[in-house]
Amino acid sequence: MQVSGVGQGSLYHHFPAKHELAQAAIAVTVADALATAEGELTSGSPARERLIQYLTRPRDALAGCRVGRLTYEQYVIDDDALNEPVRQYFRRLIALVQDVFAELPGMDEGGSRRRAYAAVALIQGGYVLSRALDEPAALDSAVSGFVDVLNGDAGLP
Amino acid sequence: MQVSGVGQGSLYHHFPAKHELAQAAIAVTVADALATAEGELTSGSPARERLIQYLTRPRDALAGCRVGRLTYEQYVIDDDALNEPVRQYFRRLIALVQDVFAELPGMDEGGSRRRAYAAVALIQGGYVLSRALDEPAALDSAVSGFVDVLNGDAGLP
DNA sequence: GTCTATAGGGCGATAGAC
DNA sequence: GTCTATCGCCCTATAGAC
Repeated sequence: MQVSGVGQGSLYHHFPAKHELAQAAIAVTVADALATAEGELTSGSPARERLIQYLTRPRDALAGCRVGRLTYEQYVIDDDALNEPVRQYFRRLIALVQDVFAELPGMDEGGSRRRAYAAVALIQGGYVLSRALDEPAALDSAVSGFVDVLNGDAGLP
Repeated sequence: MQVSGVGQGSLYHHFPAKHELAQAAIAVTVADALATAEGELTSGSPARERLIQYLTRPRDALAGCRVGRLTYEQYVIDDDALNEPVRQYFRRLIALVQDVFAELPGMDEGGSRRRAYAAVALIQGGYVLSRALDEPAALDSAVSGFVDVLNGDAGLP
């Protein structure tokens, strides 16, 4: 409404109800986010660089993840039609990340799968930390810590 | 109201407004969560075991983190009195985790700090993934992936 | 396709009896 | 300290003019 400048009543000319508006908004958000991630994760660069690029991409940390935050929205949770695109987004994102990990030498399927879950969770949690601390750099610190251990830079002795 | 069996009107005898009820609820939740984490992270076990125990503690993943989810609640975000305990929770939790990482040999301050952010973010993101996928084991997979790389079990070549 | 006006329901809060 | 009743606001949705 703010961007288009139209009033609240006019919205109902384009969408029959809030539910359909939410569906459209989520579909656009998910498609956009997946396209961005796919671009980074399937570029021609070496697997290692693609992972780092995905993890360290600049993000508006204080805003939170536009998809991940939906998992804490009651309106979305209660509605399968809104829930499903969120599930698909994370399924596909994890699959994309797993495929990159799988390219690394000596990586079995379980290993790449678990690391993909960890990498995607790390980003989501980084958003949460940045918001909780009101500190955009929190996400960056979390990512740096993960990259440190990925680099084998002294994990546990 | 459900647990106590009292009606909505009676609530206002004990709390002047929704704000104070929220404050009390958040204070209890934060204190409880911090006490649990502190118990695990400052026990007598070796640092490595304390970290693993904190990370792998059984969690109700589908319910989400009772503190972390507040970062996506508009009512909390808009209110500094509600926001502050959430910030303190994560500040202290990260400090506790950092202290344990710092015990590991060859770990400088930046390294322990970044790993603490990563570990706490990983748990928060694991909750988000479990909720998004409606799959309690997603959090466990993320934790396992992180522990894999912490163990130096082949990060990046 | 846009607007204004308004209905209907839920929620936060208050009033006052017991 | 609990209850019922009710006010007032916001939000979703509808009606109908232009």
